[in-house]
Amino acid sequence: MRDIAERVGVSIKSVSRVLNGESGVSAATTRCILDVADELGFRRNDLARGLRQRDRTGSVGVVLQRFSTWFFDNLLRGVDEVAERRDCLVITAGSRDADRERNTLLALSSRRVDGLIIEPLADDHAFLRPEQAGGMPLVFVDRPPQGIAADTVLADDAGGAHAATAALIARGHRRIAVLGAAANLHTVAERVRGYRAAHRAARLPVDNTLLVLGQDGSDSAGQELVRLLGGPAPPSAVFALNSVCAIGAARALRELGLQHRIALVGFDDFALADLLDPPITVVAHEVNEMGRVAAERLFAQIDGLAAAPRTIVMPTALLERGSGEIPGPGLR
Amino acid sequence: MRDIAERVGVSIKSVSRVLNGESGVSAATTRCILDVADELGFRRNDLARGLRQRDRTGSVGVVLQRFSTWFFDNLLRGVDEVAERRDCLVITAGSRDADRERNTLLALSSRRVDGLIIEPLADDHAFLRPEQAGGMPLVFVDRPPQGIAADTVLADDAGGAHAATAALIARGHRRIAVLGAAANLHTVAERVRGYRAAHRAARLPVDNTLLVLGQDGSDSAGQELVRLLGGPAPPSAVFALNSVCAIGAARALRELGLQHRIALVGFDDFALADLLDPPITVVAHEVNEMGRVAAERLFAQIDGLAAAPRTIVMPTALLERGSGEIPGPGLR
DNA sequence: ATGAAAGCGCTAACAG
DNA sequence: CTGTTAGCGCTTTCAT
Repeated sequence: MRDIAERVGVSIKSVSRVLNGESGVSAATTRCILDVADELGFRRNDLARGLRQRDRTGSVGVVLQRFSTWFFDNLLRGVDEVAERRDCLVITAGSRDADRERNTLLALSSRRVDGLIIEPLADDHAFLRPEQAGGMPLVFVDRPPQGIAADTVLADDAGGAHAATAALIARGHRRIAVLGAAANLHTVAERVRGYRAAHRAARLPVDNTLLVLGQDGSDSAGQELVRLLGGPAPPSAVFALNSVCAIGAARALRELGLQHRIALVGFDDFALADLLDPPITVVAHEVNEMGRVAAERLFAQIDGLAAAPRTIVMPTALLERGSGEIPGPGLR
Repeated sequence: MRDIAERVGVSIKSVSRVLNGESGVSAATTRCILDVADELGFRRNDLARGLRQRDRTGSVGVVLQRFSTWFFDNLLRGVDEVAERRDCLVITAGSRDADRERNTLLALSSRRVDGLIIEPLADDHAFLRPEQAGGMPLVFVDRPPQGIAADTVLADDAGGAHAATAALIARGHRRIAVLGAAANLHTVAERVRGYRAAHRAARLPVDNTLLVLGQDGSDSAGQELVRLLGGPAPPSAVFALNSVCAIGAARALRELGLQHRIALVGFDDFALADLLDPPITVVAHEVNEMGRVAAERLFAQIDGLAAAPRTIVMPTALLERGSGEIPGPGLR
């Protein structure tokens, strides 16, 4: 800016005014400044700007475990929609594991984004308390955080799992395998809870050997399913607690040629689920809407309008596509 | 930092030294400073730090048209791998259309990321010349930029398309439809070029009415295919120039019950392509590697080691999975 | 081993 | 309408 000011022969403040669209500069000067700025290829340094402006950077961070899933693309789209209206840049960063999650979160915070939307991965997010105390708006999605109180947007995990399980039971399934990620994850625990509740409601026992948790790849989930199906008392249906496991299960069933014999329901929709053979039945929710809600809560905090932290639960719906409607032994 | 300094009774500079791991502070003071910093929940303000340090922020930006595709997840993984070794934060942002691409790019640049990896979307990236002149390292991926010279990492579009088309021709196909995005995109033009070259090599004519470009959604691509198949001289095979079109084509063929009658080859692999019925044959390349190479060029520029801009072309391979090996009328 | 002063590029708060 | 002064939080430079 100084260069421009010198070149035009005005004060640096006038340049600042023009470049920020403030009023109070004559049309002629404005023109001239704009021209020189353009000629010089000037770009405002938002580091300095942010530093001066009480650390407002006009950007929010979204930290997700992995991109690329249908889930998070939709989530981001929802966030984007809201942010766009406020001319706010949405930057995202990956947090493949708990350690890197912490680094990423602290790095974005140091860089003074105006707020953070987080899919919590670590067991404990107490390390974010100083940020929160320092006024950093925080919204958690998909899973509630531990060690800190903040706005949280969740899906109805238990309810969705209950509905999925009940639908399988109603089709005559009595042995329903469960494939899922680590049991200590909130989503996993809740979905298992829904699964158990549905059994209880139908006065059916749960065989714990059918619960195979701790799977965090499609392949391992598929292998576990193969193992179960080869065992002495195989399941007639599978409930996959996330889309990664659902894909692993679909692939395994296909390889065994059992895709039309063993029922499969997944939690969370995924791309092409409807194009597989059979199309995969899933428990879905409006992920777009989830992103929108999360962003709205975040901006409410940014604007200082937020009351106490709230937890918002999004409803789920069972999308019956085919794989989940294969009848079990009770009805065959 | 001032708070800490006052609290401990040392100068602000000593605090800075400790917090940045510089030497020259006694162990006792160090300890004390660390304790107080922790107690206060201190986080360094990287805005101020970057401002002072010649605008080094320890972060690079990746700007992509959309996340969520298999393609970009893999690309990001490659970038991440390289960046992680340097403790560099990778932040990504979407650029859904040309306008927003420009905004996003300039915003990241203003925020002084140390470099930018860009999937160019606009027709002209001359607007980035001032950034480049100002020393902002730039690497383009997937498509070459117009209006600016910079490192670029591409797939072998023409070669891959040639191979795919030749394979279809070899299976007896004589009318091969093409479904793709806007013709002005470099990738599209190159892939069409490969398609034509393969026909020329086989001394076959190309029916231009079979080329349906400008499709940027699965659904519209699928509808166009339905239209072609219902026409007077339908194609016996489809070459989809990207995965979005391939998915649209697969869905359309499935709806028409023709998925085992009409051959389909896609450019770019996608998740679950191998699980569809039939599994989708694609022209693939090492996207991971592409990300790695792009990141390496970027860091070379950041380190000031880069020579003149280079264009690197990644080889492609035809992954024959089933859908592309359905024979045509010539061999039926 | 420690500190004082200057200043990165910008804007807030006041003058004129 | 325009300019001056101060200072955001940090690091650099130089002194002690």
